[in-house]
Amino acid sequence: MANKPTADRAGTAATLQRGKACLRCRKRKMKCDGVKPACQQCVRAKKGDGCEYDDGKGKTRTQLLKETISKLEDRVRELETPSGVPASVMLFDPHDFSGSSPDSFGSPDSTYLSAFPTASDSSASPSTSWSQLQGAASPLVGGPSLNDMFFDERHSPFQPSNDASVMLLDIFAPHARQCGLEIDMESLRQSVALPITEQRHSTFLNAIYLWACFVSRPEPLSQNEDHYLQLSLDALPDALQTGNFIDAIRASCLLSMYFLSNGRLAEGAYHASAAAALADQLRLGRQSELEDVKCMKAGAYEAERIFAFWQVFNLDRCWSVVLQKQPVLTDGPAPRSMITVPWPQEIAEYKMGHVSSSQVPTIQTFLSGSISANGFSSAALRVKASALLSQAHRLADKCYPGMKVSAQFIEEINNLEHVIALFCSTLMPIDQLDTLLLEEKYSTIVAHTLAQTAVVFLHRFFAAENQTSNEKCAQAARICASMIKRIGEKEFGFLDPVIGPSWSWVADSVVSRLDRLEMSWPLSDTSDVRAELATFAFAMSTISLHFPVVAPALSRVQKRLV
Amino acid sequence: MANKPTADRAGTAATLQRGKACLRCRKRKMKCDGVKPACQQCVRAKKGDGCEYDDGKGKTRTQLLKETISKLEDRVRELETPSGVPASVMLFDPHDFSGSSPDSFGSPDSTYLSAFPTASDSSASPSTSWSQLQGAASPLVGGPSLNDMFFDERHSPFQPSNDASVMLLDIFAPHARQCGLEIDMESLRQSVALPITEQRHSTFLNAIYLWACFVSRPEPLSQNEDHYLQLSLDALPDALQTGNFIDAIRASCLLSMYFLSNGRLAEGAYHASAAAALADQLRLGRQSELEDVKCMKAGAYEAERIFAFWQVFNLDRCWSVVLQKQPVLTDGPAPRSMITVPWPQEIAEYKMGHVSSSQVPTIQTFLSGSISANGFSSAALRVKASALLSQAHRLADKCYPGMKVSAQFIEEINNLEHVIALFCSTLMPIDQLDTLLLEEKYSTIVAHTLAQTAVVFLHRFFAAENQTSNEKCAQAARICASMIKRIGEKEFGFLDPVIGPSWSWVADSVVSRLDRLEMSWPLSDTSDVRAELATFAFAMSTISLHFPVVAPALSRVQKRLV
DNA sequence: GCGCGATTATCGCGTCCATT
DNA sequence: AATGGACGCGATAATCGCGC
Ligand SMILES: [Zn+2]
Ligand SMILES: [Zn+2]
Ligand SMILES: [Zn+2]
Ligand SMILES: [Zn+2]
Repeated sequence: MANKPTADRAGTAATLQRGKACLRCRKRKMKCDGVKPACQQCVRAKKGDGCEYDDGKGKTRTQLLKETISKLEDRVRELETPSGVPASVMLFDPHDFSGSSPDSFGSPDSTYLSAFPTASDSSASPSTSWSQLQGAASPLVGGPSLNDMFFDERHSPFQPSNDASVMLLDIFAPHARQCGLEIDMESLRQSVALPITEQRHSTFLNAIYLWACFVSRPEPLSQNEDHYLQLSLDALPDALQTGNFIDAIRASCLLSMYFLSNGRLAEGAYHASAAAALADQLRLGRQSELEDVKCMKAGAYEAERIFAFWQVFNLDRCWSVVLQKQPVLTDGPAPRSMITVPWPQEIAEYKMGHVSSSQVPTIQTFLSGSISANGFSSAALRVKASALLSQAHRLADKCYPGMKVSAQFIEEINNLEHVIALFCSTLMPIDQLDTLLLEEKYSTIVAHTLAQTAVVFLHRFFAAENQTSNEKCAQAARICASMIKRIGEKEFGFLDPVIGPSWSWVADSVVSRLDRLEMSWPLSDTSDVRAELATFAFAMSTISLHFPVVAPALSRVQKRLV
Repeated sequence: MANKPTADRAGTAATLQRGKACLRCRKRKMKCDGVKPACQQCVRAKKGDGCEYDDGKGKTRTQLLKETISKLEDRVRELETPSGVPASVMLFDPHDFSGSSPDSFGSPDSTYLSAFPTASDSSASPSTSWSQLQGAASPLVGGPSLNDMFFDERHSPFQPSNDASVMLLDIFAPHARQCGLEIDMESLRQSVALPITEQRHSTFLNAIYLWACFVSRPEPLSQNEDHYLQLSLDALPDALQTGNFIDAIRASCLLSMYFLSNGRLAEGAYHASAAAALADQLRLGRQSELEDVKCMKAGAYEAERIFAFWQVFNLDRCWSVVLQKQPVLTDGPAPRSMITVPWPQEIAEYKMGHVSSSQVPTIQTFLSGSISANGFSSAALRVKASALLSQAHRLADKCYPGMKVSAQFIEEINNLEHVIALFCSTLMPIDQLDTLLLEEKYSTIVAHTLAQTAVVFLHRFFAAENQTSNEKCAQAARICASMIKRIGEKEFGFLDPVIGPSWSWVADSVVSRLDRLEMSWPLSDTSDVRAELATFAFAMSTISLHFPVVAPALSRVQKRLV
């Protein structure tokens, strides 16, 4: 114990730790006791108010140097910006609403920014204001001159400054989970202070900045979407070439989600499929070899791999349904090609070095109905919902008019339905949603909705003929509608975009039911069904303001409501 | 005493001083004795001439950082100076090995060019000489000096001039089919004279130029590979955004093939999967709605769609086997998601406005063994070979030690084998290959080889136990080997790159057979099997000069040959 | 051999005693 | 107060050792 270099029981401090002596004592080479705000030496010399310590808070020499480099790079970037349009665009003050969106999108309170709508002010969001940022001048230091060009190569033009980066990250943070990005935001936030070469690859960072702009719509900041989109896309080939595969995958996922959410399906499909192929190629779905994660660094990398894999998985499994194509990520049939990577855990667990592992096929075991001891983090639940949705769609896709329904097929459907029910029972019940943290609330809503959509997929083909199936669809729709009523208007923008298509499928089943009702009993009262449909129309229309991808489906539903 | 850092009396070096280990030892993290000019480790590894030490001048990490800082500060000061002396750029270049030209490659006989090796001079290939080409086609061709690298702004818009474009296209033309690009080269050639807006998208054109450079290895022109690669990749997002989907797909395919052929599997997988997803998204696999193709333009567009689809199909089905992943392109199971696009026809037929069509599932019908009246163009035969390979691999992938072999599974294998035999009977027999046009000869060789590889896939799992399977594998290998003997050395560079991996799989089965032979009858004469293996080794080694992707498999085979 | 996490040894540098 | 220089911390280079 007490490997304090010095402290000898009592107060006899022998030698102060490095970096802890005050500036004056350093200069004078005298013993400093390191007391703040003023050390004894300084007090004795009546220079108490001049006793300063350098801000070496936990930073090592090297780290300090690296930070200096980062700042300088920042400064250079700023200066290099050709009498800067693009860089200054992002310095729009979001509180300046003078000329913004004519179509009133709601009251211009700060909820458009990043904080959760009803979040208590405990948020980690920093108090930096835009004007502060604007004024923040880079501390410039003089120094000896060497004129040698730095052979750094690819410093993309118009990267945001460090401060701006942090701000964009802070805007993005509450939306990270929504777009499938499980990541340790805190360390990411700190990493922007590092020199460029030690940061994440720019394709990844710029994809995040893109999302930061995207979620800030219709604030002026969103004008930079195209800019960051361009930067991220441009840097993608470099990431691939230099072997930054994880960053390439995560960036591709973010880009894909962006395209898909905006209804740019071709581009979205393109990048989603590419990301999945890359994940397959890297065998991210297989449990990694290193059984016990010794050093911190390996642990962090392992967590990255796991998160990246499940990010791809969610994207692939959910959106392949939207795009009506087969999922790309391989999971069997050969044992060696099955997904065996462990369920995602909470970020905090990884930080503590806990990585669960087992060699069973993660997804297939879950889909077979086995109960497992792990896999109940919110990220894992989200993954399970994706798996259920995809599986249900796979079964539903086999149905076509005139098919012969085998007993085995019915069996498969029943099994899956059972797994869905089991899964739902592990989610926080809907009437207790508000006891959750907001972030958890949103992801739970998404998980519930996907699960109910899976039920609809399993039954909609039979609903016309089979009363039980019809009732199951109706029940699922009712559950979804009841959740919608629990979502505040400001909260829609925090949901995973895939919930939009999901609602539209459930709504389609409601439309079918309405059709059948009106066909069978033309005079019956359908107002409750119509009300339910209106609920979906409301949800879809609200979310389509954020994620235009649902717009076509929305107009279909609205048309049906006359 | 004697904590002397280094020499302990005699020559027993304990630990070398910092900064004194040679570069290779540092990278390898092994003991270095620091002897100059070459340390023992390097000498032992026969890398004696590569043993370098970093110049004594301090390179201790922190010093490097500080140096970077002062450079940056310098840069800042320079930028801040309003009037600014233009800051003498790079007074010296520490790496300036003036005049380091690439070692002159082998004899500059024009076979490296593109004309078919034994082509009669009737070929369409122009009589351009290399010197002409160098002057016109390649703005960058002279070995790029380091200064060029420094100044290279990511987008040096060095698009080739019209004449250069035509020449690149001419170089490429004889290789088009090899990389899966069925296209009307003639009209493409003429289109470069059109205004840019009416040309094909630059991502596509540059991908072709990339291949032109690639196939011209090791001529100096190939130094531009990176350049065109960059241009093509950079333009890809634009093609997607502006809706030039066909060009985006075809470019992605070419890029993917380029990466894959060069063993850059991750990048190759990325673009292949992306292309397939896009093709799925555009429903290229479905027969288009326009039943009768009225105007010429629509006809050309239809042909483009069809060719693009089959290009993706070949890429997806063949290389997913190489990459050991599931194919991406959807083909069923639901009837509406099956491939129904007609077989590719000869280009001339499309030009004459003949487009066959029918609504049957193209591939699935073929795989079921039905005989069709169309689908015998060389492009269609190539497609069929891909389908067979993929299907065989799908079945083979279900096999794993300890599996239970169902009768149904055997049935599937037998059926597919029957289809393969049927298919082979529609190909020009091997002993008549030389009666074909060279282009046809090459694609027929590829088709035969893929078909035989499919046979190997179907049987290799059972070959150890089952004499018939063993014999089938042997027979397939014999057929492939006999074809190899009919390929002139100069002709290897014109074969579809996938033939490399294909040979390696067949060779693997030969290795297995050899193992079994030597195991069972240690004294038997295996010289004929070894000779066959040597044939594959020769083929693989020859083609690996063009397509490095086979290199790892090659070294495996060579090792077995001792 | 190779790649690389873990371990060992070196040496740059901050602290502060002692002398001027 | 100024400062040479002993002292020793801890960042980092060298190297070990292990699994392929
Ligand atoms: Zn002090
Ligand atoms: Zn002080
Ligand atoms: Zn050495
Ligand atoms: Zn050496």
